Amino acid sequence: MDTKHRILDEALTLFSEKGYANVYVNDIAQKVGIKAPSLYKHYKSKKAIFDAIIDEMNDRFAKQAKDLHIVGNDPKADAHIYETLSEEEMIKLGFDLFSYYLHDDYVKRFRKMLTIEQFHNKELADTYTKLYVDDPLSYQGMLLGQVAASGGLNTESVDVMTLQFFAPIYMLLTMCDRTPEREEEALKILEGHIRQFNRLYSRKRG
Amino acid sequence: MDTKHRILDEALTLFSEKGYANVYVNDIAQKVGIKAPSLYKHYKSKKAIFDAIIDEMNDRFAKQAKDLHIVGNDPKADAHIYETLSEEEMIKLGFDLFSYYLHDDYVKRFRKMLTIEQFHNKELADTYTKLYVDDPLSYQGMLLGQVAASGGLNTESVDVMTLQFFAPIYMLLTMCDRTPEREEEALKILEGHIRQFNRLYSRKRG
DNA sequence: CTTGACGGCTAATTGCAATTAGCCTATAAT
DNA sequence: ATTATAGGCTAATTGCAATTAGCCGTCAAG
Repeated sequence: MDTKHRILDEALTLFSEKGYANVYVNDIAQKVGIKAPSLYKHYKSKKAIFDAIIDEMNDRFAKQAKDLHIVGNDPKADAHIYETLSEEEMIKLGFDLFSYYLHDDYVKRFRKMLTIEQFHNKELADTYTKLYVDDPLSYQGMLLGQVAASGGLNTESVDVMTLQFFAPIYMLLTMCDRTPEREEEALKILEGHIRQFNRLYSRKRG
Repeated sequence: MDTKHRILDEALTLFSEKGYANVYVNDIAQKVGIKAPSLYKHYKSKKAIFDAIIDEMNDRFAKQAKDLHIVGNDPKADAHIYETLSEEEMIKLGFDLFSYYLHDDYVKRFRKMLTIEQFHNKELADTYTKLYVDDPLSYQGMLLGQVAASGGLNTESVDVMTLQFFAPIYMLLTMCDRTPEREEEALKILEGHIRQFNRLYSRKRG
């Protein structure tokens, strides 16, 4: 990785731990292994580093929207998978999704940074909501919608059903971000949630 | 309100909007209508102002744990209310709870501040999790547990049920914090969620 | 009535953090 | 071979933000 990119990487780590304002260009330089003024050979300012991180993230997610939902990127195929899934397989899927969001180094640091900076300006707020609310709901909704259409699910309530599936995952995830020692507990709860969800919305109903 | 308290109040507002590090003692002083050095007649340092806000919050919530769950503070009585509630009444209750969290000036500002500062140190992280995860789940769980015991609810799964009730509310709430213009939409979704929850866990089951 | 503490002000002071200036080396293209 | 550029360094510079010093008026208690 070249210096220019290593700066972004170390800056993202620091921003995600302490927030933009509490990180000094000196800290970033030190992590990269250069002196602070050398940073300016690569970026015009501290702000420019932050902006570059945001831009890079936009690129990543634009290129492979796949990263947003893990399972795949063909909702029809995914829905088919879902439909024929056993409860145990569904739990594994949920765990994988959860683990990806929670442990993927880039995804995690970026989310934490955005959590800290979300009120700084409207653009960041909207980015947060898009990435961690609208996009997941939209994708999962498509998935469940397919299942509803082909299986016997209550078609009228897909949006709500999706929210009820995803919101607990979201809540546990943000909890683990700040209280990582409770991850094991979170996984147990997650398992209970998926089993229960499965039962509640089982194809036998409605 | 005396100056000492007005400082806390204005500081909380600013901290919740821009985060501790981006607020200058000068900003606080200006809002209060005094000069920055005068702040030091009341608080030893900027950090002391922050700490005083946290302390004050602890006092408030210690005094009236009631503020945490709105409905009341006698879970037995509350459970009874819940049990005999019509769906419409239940929606009103959910809306009230949501509105309280979302609009109560103190509650809202404090939550936003904590959101921004949650990764600053472990104590703040734990405070956040306690206030917005554990306490609500614990209270609502007690409530639903009562309902389960007296009504025909699936007793074994109260924790998961509680999570499934509260997580969507939590998620919509944090969304409205950063994207207030979507409040109306959030309320519609909330209504759908409660109706659906009511149906899924209706006393006819289990 | 006078005094001390409370709370405000102006004018430093201090310290740090971002950035700029200007120099140096290596290396890749001409 | 030469040279321009990329990228590193040290040593300022700049500016701002927190805090301190020290002064002053008010007003309640003795």
